[in-house]
Amino acid sequence: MNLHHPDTSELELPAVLHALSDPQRLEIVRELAASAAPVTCGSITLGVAKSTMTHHYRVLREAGVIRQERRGTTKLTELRRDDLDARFPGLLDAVLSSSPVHA
Amino acid sequence: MNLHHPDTSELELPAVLHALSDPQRLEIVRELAASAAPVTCGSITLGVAKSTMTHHYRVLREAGVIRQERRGTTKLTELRRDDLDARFPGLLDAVLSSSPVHA
DNA sequence: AAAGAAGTTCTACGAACGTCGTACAATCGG
DNA sequence: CCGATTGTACGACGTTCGTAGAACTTCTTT
Repeated sequence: MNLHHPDTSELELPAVLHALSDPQRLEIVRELAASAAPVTCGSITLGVAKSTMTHHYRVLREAGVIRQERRGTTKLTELRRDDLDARFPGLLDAVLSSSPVHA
Repeated sequence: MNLHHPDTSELELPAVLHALSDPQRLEIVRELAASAAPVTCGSITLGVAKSTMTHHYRVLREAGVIRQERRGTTKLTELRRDDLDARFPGLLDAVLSSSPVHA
């Protein structure tokens, strides 16, 4: 099964905002942003089931927020920073600079 | 019935992003941003029913994106620019500067 | 008072969402 | 080859969402 990634020009703002509007996915994005290098799916542990994680990764990928690539049994995930910045300048920075777990 | 508006410190990023993740609501926000002065609900016409508009206004208000005030039979609506900028710097600008109806 | 205008509330309905468990596929290490 | 690891596919569940119509409230205007 090939992983579909939308082209930069195809990124839609409502879809991106929706992808980022879930606390779990927001946390995933924050962790991806924190580590410069691509990261395996399993290395981010929220309190949810594996299949739920798969679901969240797919939402993020189909919205164009992350890029994923199979690498053996694992899968490397990274933020599409440049693409997002090109298409929606300032958006990702604004989201990431907000207090992670706020008062 | 009193309209509840969350305090600036209570604004939550997921809620704001979710409020902005609907195309109709995004359009409302864009129109509010375009006109400096507060605007009556009915002056923004999308292709949806009145009750649907009421619903969208409520979602935006409860997320803290807009402020509403009764004024006779009409209701004035305005963007909470300052509050949003204070809580999530750059977010609203990034959202508004994206192509309104993209290719 | 009567009529109209502007929104709200209530209810309903189909669609989408977040979550999970189970079963499965693919790959790596011995 | 066998087992362990890593992640996916599928189906199910309860919840939330976006939408609408109809009845209602509130205020203005005549």
